[in-house]
Amino acid sequence: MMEMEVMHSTQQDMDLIDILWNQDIDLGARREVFDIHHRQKEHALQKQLQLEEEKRLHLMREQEKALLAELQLDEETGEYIPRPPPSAALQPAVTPLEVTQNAGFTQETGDGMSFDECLQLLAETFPVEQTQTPSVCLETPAVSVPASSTMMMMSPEQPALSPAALSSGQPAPPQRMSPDLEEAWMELLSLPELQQCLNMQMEDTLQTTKYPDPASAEAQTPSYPSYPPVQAPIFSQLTSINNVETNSLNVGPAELMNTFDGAVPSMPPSDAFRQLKADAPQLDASFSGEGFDGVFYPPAEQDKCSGQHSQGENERMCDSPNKVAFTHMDLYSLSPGDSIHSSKRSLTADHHDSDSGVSTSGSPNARSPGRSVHGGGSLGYSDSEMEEMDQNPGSAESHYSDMFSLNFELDHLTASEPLSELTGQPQQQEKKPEHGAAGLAEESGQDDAPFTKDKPKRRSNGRLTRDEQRAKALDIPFTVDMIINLPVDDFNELMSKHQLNEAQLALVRDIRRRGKNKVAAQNCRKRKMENIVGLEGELDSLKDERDRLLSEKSKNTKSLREMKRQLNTLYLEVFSMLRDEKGNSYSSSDYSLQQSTDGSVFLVPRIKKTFKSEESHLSPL
DNA sequence: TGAGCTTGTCATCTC
DNA sequence: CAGAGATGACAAGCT
Repeated sequence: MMEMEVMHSTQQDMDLIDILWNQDIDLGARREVFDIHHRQKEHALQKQLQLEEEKRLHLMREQEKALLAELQLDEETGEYIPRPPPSAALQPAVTPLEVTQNAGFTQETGDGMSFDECLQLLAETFPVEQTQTPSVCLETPAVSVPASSTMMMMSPEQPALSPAALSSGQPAPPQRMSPDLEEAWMELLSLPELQQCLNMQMEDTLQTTKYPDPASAEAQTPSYPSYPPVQAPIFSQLTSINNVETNSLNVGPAELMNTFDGAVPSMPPSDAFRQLKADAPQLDASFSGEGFDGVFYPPAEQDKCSGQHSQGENERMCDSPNKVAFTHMDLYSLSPGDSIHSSKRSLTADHHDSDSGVSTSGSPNARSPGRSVHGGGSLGYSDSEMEEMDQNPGSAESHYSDMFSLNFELDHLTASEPLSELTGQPQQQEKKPEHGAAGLAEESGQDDAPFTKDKPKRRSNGRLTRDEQRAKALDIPFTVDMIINLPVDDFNELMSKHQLNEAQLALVRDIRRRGKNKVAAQNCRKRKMENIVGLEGELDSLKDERDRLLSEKSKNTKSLREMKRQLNTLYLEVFSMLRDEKGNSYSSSDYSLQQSTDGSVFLVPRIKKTFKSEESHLSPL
């Protein structure tokens, strides 16, 4: 009903405007200004445009989502990397490097033949080899497994890679070829087109995978040395590799590792190392040679590895330096500096004691395990004593901790393994690597501390924390990490299995409490920062919204003002055209135009102000 | 040398 | 009620 009325009055409005407009069509006022249908049309058009725009945005968002779905956020680097295939558990993940590499494969080689063309040529030239070595080079690289994946999937018994495999990622041809085959193989390799093609492919591969960014490469493969770039012409490499029947692989591990660098990071460093060794046992010499030892292990570790243990022990103990079996005292020797700078350390320890002025029996020996555990002579340290211990905590280690920061963190991560053996604890920690790792990440590195602002870690990892020093001083037979990160049940079990004196128990509980609280504080701060960031974002969006509304308001005000002005102009013009019977114009001060509810327009005499005011005084509305 | 930032620790509260 | 986590406050160390 109301709508009907509105419609009706609107129609009458328009009629009135039509009349007025027709009366003075050349006044300059455009009819569109009053035409509600026209405005409705405009509105509809605008709406349609908006809809289209929204559709377009939605489509773009969908596409972006689809793209992101194929990518995975690397939480460490913040980069998006291609999501590994569902069978990633069996196959090494495809790294971005490999993606680049594969992308390179599918590219045309530019000034020469494409790789596909090479393959085509091969297929035409050597139809026999096609059947015997079907996988050498005749599949298109587009469907090939990435070179590195192939490498990693190879069993140790598999022969070294053929040149074609090196370049294309295909499995190697049979290692023992028949003379005919070998000849054909050599001929094949000597084909200039193939050389060119392989060289280009190899260069592509090397360019994309050989010289990774040192920082990123190091981050991904902490233990890997950086090899000098391979400068030899690819083809000479290939031909040397081709002498596989002599079983002397001339290509060094450097080339192999560099060539397949892209895949290595996807495998745990030690695994990759073992895999390499298994794949090419003859490479051991290279790996254990000078060039590597200096890079993999500190001299002290080298000595341990090379001098004191049999090969098997070397495998077990030196394969990853962090797995060196240790006693509880060795737990604190995880910092490599300990073995080398022990004299320095003792000096600093002396310094502590002499500085402290507190009687802790004068020498570091006073804190010897025997005494503190059984004698109970060091029952608890006062805070000041603890502070004394804190004052110069292993500055000599910082150099080594810088050098071995990455390995040292790994040391920490695995430190509990041998210890659990030591304590007879079932290997529960192995089942909970995430727990320990997560705790440690937070504990040691503050890796994801939200407000570090890319500053380097100020406390170097090699430096013993206060609690570590205290634990060492009281000869606590567990690592601080264990104390902090073990689940409560395991922790209690561990405590019950060891006869700890009161001071040790108190310290262990304190360490656990402090450690937990430290992590909690870090989480709390992280949350706080995230909240702040979130609120800032919200604030920004609210400000945007406010700005938008303000600008809309001002636009509307402006538009309204303009409409009023036009209406006023129109009104005056219409009014000025009205004439009485005598042809005189009406005075706008005496009359006004008014519209009744039924749409009729009347010329109404104005009520005099005095009268009006009286009236309003008499009967206020 | 002081300001500002980060981090560890303690006390207290809540679950 | 004990224990774990959350959080404010403070202090120390670092830039």
